[in-house]
Amino acid sequence: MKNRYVAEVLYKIADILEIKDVKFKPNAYRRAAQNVESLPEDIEKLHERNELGKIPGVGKNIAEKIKELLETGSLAYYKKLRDGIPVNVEELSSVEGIGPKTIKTLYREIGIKNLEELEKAAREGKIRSIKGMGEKTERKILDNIEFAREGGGRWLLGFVLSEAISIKALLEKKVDKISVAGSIRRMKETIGDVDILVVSSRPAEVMDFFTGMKNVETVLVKGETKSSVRLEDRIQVDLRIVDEDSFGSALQYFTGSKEHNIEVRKIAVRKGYKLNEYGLFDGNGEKAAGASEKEIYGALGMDYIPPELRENRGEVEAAMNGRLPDLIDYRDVKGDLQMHTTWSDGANSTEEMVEEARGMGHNFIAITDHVGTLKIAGAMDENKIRRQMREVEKINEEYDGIHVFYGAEVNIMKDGSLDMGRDVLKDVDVVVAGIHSSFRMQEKEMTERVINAMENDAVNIIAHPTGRIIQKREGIALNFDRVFDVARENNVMMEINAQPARLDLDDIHAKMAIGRGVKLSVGTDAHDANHLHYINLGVAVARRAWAEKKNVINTYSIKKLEKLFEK
DNA sequence: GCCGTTTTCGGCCCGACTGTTTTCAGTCG
Repeated sequence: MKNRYVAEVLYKIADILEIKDVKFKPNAYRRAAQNVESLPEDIEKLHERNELGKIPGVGKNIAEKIKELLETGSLAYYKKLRDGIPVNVEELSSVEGIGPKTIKTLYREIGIKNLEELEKAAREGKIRSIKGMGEKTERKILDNIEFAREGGGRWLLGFVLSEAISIKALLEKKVDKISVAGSIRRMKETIGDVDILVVSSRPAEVMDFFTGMKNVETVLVKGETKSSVRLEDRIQVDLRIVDEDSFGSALQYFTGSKEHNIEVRKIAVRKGYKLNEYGLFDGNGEKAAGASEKEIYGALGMDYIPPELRENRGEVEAAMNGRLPDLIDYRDVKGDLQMHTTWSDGANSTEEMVEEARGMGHNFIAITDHVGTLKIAGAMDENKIRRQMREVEKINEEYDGIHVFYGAEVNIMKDGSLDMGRDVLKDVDVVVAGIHSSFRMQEKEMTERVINAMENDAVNIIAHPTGRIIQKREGIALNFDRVFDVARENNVMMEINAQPARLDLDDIHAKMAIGRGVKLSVGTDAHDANHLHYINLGVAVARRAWAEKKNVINTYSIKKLEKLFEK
């Protein structure tokens, strides 16, 4: 699948055009790139059907370019642009405060082409010699290069969420109203910074308190309505103060995404309004809405759009036509379908997992310890499996209010066979199969491998289907259309693994799976009782994939699941 | 380069903060 690759080339073209000061084209390329990136199917399929032009934002010219890119593997137009500006735009613009205009100036004035040269020039005091730049700019560049090197500035949602909640608790007493906004509210898999929105009658005091919190390392910006700080653990937190009657419009605005907001504002303009963070205003400058998000979407003729959908992936149009999905709710999930205990590589006993899950209100869980050959993960042999089965039977007799499915996580070998025999697996309630090695096979081979596993009638769920680790490991190469078709035909579920660094399937692939009639299974893959609380991260992915209750088997009754797992 | 409930040309989201400027350009979200 080349969606991601095509989108990247389009984004890079946009960057170079922007440096060349070309008007409007950069945005056209970005819009096209964004829509390619979030396409619910393989772009090569669209190309085969000659339907590239049907992608929003892709007209005749960009369609031609995508065609060339897919057919020849390169794009003459992009090559020519890149050769004209021999500058590593991506690298340079990763430094906060460096945008296209600055990159152009730096190149024109002192020939800077990459991060290394920028750092050298800043250290040697050459930046300040450029008109419009001074000592402060130079200092800031050096600081931000260091920051960019340290971690790229994006954090896993699973880790930032708790930080955001504790800051919110700290501020809560000082303000009249508060909400977390930004990508955290949209439950995006990685978070650039924490956005917090408050209403307060004493803004100056709140700003002083915020910038003076004891875990603040640096105050980046401090103003009357907006302040930004970097915490000791390097996470950036932005705080905005707004008026009560603008809280809804501000929340809408600061929740984003940027692309969603642009789309919504275009609708506003078309209907004769102006939308900004202070409210929705009509042609006479009269405020038409602002106190709540519902009010604003309503005034624009849209259904309320849940934050997780606000990515400009068709939600604005759907909201206009009353065709938004009836999203699965966090409370609809009644159980967790992947976890480990001390029987393999988990930290807690089966009882401890059951008790934690029951405390969370789960009706069922599946214990899915490793079995087979994966010795590094404590995989069990048949003998041990039989003993654990008896333990689970006993637990089911002892515990009320929760049912434990006896599961197993088997390994999918290079040829797609499983590392545990059918005579054992037939006695296991739910079999979760995953790839744990040989991640780098070619797409065709890899697709056959996964399909082989799914055609094994012991298999119920494919665990972490792409094997990606966010910011560390690319997912495996798969023909997703084929994989999802075979999954549906064989009644195999695709997992949304809720580990913070996995979230696999991701939102885009999960949406694709739903589109092809595949059911999803959320599993925390908990190796510790505390990990069971990651379940909401998985549900968030499902929501971002437009999933309804019926698409996610964790919402099913125990009876219905038993039947589903029997095949 | 794309697009259309001001359609085939003329538009293309909007405001705060910073650093460098004497009135604004650039960046960010």
